[in-house]
Amino acid sequence: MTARTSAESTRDIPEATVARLPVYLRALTTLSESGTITCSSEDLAQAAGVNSAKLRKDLSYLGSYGTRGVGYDVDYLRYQIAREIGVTQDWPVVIVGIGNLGHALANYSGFRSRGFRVVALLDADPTRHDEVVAGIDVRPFDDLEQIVRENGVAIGVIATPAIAAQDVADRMVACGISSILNFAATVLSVPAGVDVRKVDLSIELQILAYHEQRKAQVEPA
Amino acid sequence: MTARTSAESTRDIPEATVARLPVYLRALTTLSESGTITCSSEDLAQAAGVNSAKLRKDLSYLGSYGTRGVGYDVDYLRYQIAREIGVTQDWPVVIVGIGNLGHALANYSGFRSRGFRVVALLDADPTRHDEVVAGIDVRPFDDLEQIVRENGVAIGVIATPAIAAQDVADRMVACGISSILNFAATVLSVPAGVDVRKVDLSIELQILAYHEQRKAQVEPA
DNA sequence: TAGATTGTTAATCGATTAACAATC
DNA sequence: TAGATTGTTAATCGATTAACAATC
Repeated sequence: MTARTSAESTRDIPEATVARLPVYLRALTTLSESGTITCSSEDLAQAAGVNSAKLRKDLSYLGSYGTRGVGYDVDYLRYQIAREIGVTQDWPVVIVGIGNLGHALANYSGFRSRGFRVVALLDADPTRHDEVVAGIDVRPFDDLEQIVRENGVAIGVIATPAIAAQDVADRMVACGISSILNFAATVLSVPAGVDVRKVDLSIELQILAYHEQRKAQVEPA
Repeated sequence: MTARTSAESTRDIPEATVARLPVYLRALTTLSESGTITCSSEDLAQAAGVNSAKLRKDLSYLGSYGTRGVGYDVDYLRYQIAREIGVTQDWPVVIVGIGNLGHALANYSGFRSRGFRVVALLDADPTRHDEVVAGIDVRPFDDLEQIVRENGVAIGVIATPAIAAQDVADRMVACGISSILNFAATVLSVPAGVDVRKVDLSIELQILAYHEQRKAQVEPA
C-alpha cells in the first residue's frame, strides 16, 4: 500500500463528521433504492435525521460533490462517501465469543452488505467447536493468529464475557489487529495506534433512564 | 410524583457528562467488588478510561462527594451516581422483535443487574408466540398497550427489522412510552419529548474502517 | 434572467484540559 | 504542619448553526 501524497491525503475530517458519514451513506442507499436520482441537502438531511447546515458542512470536508441550484446526484455522492469511509473495499472481520450476542452478530446481514466479511467465529469453549453459526464453523480461539495472518484481518469484534475481554484484546493486538469493536462490559487498555470502539447496551439504557427520570420530575403531579 | 423545587433540581448536567456517568458507575462497582473502600480521582479515572481532570469536572456537576486530600468513598459515590442516573429505582422495559438480537437482549444479564426489568417480549410473528426466551413468554405485539399500562413501562427497545421499526415506534409513543432504544437500521421520527437512542453495529464498524484505512495509507510500503 | 441550492464564513455554543487555590 | 487531592477557574479546542455569497 503506497502512502498518499499530502495533496490528496489527510484532509482532516472531524470525528463528529466521520461518525455521521455512515448515516448519510445509509440514507443515500435508501434514496437510491427508492429510485431517487437527485436530492437536495434538505432532502438528505431529513432522511439522515440531521439539519441541512450540518450536512453541508460535513460534506464540505470530503470535497465539492454537489451542484448549486440542483443538489446532489444520489449514486455519485453515495460512492464518494463509501470511498471516503473505506467500504468500497472488503474488510475481513473475526468475531470472538459466540454466545447469544455473538450468534446475533454472526447472523447480522448488515455487515456483509456494507463491506464487512466475517471470516471466522472463535470461542474458547471446546463444547462450542462443533457448532456452525450462519454457515461458519466455530473454531478454537487459539486459531486466531493463523486466521488473522491468512485473511489479513484488521478488525476484531469482542463479544465475550467481560472477564475474558482484555485477554482477547491483547491476543488480537499481538497478532496485528488494530481496530476492535468491544461489546464486553469492560474498559480495554490497548497500545497507541489501536482503535477501540465500545458498544454497551446497558449504558444506553441508563442514559435513557436519566432523561426519563427528569421528565417525570418536571411533569405536573 | 412531585415536581422538584428549583433549588434541588435541574442542575443542568451536560450530555457528554451524562453519557459517562454509567461508565463511572460500572468502574465503581468493579472497585467495590474488589474490596476497595476509597479511591482517588486518578484511580477512578484510570478504571473508567478517562483523564482525572475530566472525571472531577464531571463529578462536580453532581455535587461535592469527595474529600480533599483523601479521595472518594467508593460505595457512597456509587450510590450518589446511581441516584443521579435514576437506577436506584426499577425500570420496566419491553423488547419488541425477538429475532437473533432480541434473543441476545432478552438474555443479557447486564440489564437486570442495573435496574432494568424486562417485563415483556413482543413479536408480530405468530409462529414465535409459543417460544419462551429467558424465562419470558413471547407475546403478540398487539398486547403492547395492555402491558405498558399494567406495568408502567416508560422505556421500549426496538430490535425488529428496519422496515417495521417506525410502526413499532409510533405504537410505543401512542401508548405512552417516552424513551426508545433503537437497534433497527433506520432513523425514527418521534414527537418532541420522546428520547431515542440508536445502536447501530454496522455504523460502528464503518467508523473503525475509516480509521483503519487511514492507518494503512500512512504506513510505509 | 430568476429561482434554487450549494459551499463557506463567522459567530456561537459546548466540551476538554491544565493549573491551582482550597482544604482535608 | 506537610503532603495529598479535591473542586473550580479560565483557557483552549472542537462542533454546531445561521446566514449568505457564489453559482448552477
